[in-house]
Amino acid sequence: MKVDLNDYYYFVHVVEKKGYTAAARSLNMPKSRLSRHVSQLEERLGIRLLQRTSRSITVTEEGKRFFQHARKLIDTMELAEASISDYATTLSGKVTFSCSTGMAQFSLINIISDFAELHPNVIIEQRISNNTDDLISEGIDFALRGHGKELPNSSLIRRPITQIDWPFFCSPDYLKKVSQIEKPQDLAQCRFLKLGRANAKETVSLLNSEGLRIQQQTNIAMFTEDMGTLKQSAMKGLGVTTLPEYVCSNALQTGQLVRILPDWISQSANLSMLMPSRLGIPQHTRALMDFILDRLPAETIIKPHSNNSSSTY
Amino acid sequence: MKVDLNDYYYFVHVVEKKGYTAAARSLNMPKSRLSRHVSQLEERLGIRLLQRTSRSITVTEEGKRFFQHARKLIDTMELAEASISDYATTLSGKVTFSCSTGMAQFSLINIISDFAELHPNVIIEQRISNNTDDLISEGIDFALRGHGKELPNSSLIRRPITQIDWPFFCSPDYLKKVSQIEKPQDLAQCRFLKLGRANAKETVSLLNSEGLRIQQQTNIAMFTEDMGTLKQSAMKGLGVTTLPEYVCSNALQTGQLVRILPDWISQSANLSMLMPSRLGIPQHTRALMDFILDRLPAETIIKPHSNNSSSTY
DNA sequence: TTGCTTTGTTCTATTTTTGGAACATAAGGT
DNA sequence: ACCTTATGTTCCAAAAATAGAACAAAGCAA
Repeated sequence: MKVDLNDYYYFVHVVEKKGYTAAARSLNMPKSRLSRHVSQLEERLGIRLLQRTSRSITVTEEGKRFFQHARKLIDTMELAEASISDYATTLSGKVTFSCSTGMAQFSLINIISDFAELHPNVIIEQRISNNTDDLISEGIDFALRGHGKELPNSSLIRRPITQIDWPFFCSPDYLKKVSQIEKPQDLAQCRFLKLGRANAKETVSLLNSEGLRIQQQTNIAMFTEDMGTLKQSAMKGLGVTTLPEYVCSNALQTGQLVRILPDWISQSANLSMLMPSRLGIPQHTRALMDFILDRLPAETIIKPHSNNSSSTY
Repeated sequence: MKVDLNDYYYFVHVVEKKGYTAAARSLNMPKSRLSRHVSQLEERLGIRLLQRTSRSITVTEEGKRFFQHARKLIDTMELAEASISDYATTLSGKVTFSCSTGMAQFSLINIISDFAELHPNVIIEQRISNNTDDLISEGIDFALRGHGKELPNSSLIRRPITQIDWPFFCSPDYLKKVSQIEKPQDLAQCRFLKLGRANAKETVSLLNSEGLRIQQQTNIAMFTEDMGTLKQSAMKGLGVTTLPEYVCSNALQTGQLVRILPDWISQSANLSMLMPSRLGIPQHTRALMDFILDRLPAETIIKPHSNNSSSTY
């Protein structure tokens, strides 16, 4: 059968909008076309990308793998189109933003470098910080922050981006060593690798799909503020950890990490863009903000743990 | 107008095959379709991608810029398709190859990392060397080499990949400083930055589109075996240099370097893949070789100096 | 359970795209 | 200068894709 590159476009939109109807609306086209194209793509590849009920869709494992490539393809297209329009070269100025080390390492790399390629006259200053209070000082134009429920500092405008689950991971070797981890109680016999600074209580928090939250006793073997170190340590079989899914997705695929306790996550964080004001933002700053808002959901959309219900947005 | 991603596919093929007829043959489709799709793409983007005579095509400057993105898009597609077929995960083993520092830095990076992503069980050993005689020793499976006319060591099988021109470059600042560089004789008053080791004669070789070769006296200010250093030095305005076009294409776009003496190049090198034998090559080694052969021409195809006529292949 | 709403799929008249041949133009050989 | 050959473009009957409505299935509320 013949390859049709437009199928990639349709598939990406259906996944990102989480359904044919929503995708059709946003693309301004009949959903029958989307349906036919995705079916055709599946038939050509010989695999199922979406699992359909007559009421909703879920992305299969193969579908998630394919989506990551397909989204990259769409990114490339958008870069190509933008590089043609003179819009690209006209923007100039300096923009400063702040994000966590984890975001910088695992989800912003390609986004920022693509933007820099597209707008060679815009100078980007990226500050790495986990503090939530230094935003407006220091001349930061906007910040990206993950946070549990609500942010304390409400003088800032908050624009929600996406929700990110933190599943539990360990290496296949470690899983073999501790025989089995099936219930939260099994964590008691594990070494736990925890993000953040050392604190008194040696417990880990768990949340299941019904919204039930429990605390489980464990032995914390390591504290670090760097997600990369945590991931690396888990891959070496030093113990169990919990991290944003997008940080570990590549290690999951290569089999260096496995997800344990699939019904549980440690938290579901909200990722937001914070800014001092919605008004008076220079064009080049807004361009970077829009670029990030457009791209970031795709980098974090791979969420095997479908979370409980509707947040406010 | 509506975006059609297949237009990218068609455009890339027309550029790479250097014509509608050849592209149509290789894609097994009527050339009328290619013609119509490329026209449609141009109309939608509002720019001319190809300059046509009724006998041949040349890629415009905008076309070259667009091509680089478009080719990346096709690469992504091929990765996506390959990641689905189980072919990807079945290959395993170790493959060792050799290339120059310049190739590694400027044209192989993405190709090798893409291959590694696609075949996680294949271990790649990349040796950096500019010597041409250490190939079969040391357990090297194949090598990539640029060379002037013919290679001396004929015990190796040679597979030509592409031809690479070496234009002359300097920074805009430096060009302003030395007033004007219009004829080869103007190089006499320039500082020249030369690749390779120091040798006695301070001359530079030039070749024009009619095949005329001349030697020009100059002042050599620097010798280095590293292309990156040479490029960096030229960008800082230390003088004039000559390098493969693909090494400098990004600096040309950002305006950090400009091409001088547009009718002249210093040489036109042949890039070849060398191997001890064509038989008995393991599957995973052949896979990497094919992958490189498929991708490399696109990385080096951007040749503003259209060279004289037909080589043997 | 029943009725209502929302979702994905299927159907078909209409619109769009396509293939293959005819065409126009320019390079290369004699 | 002439003829041959090869290239990109245009034309139109035939094939394919599409829009919009009808359809079937499943969640939701009473």
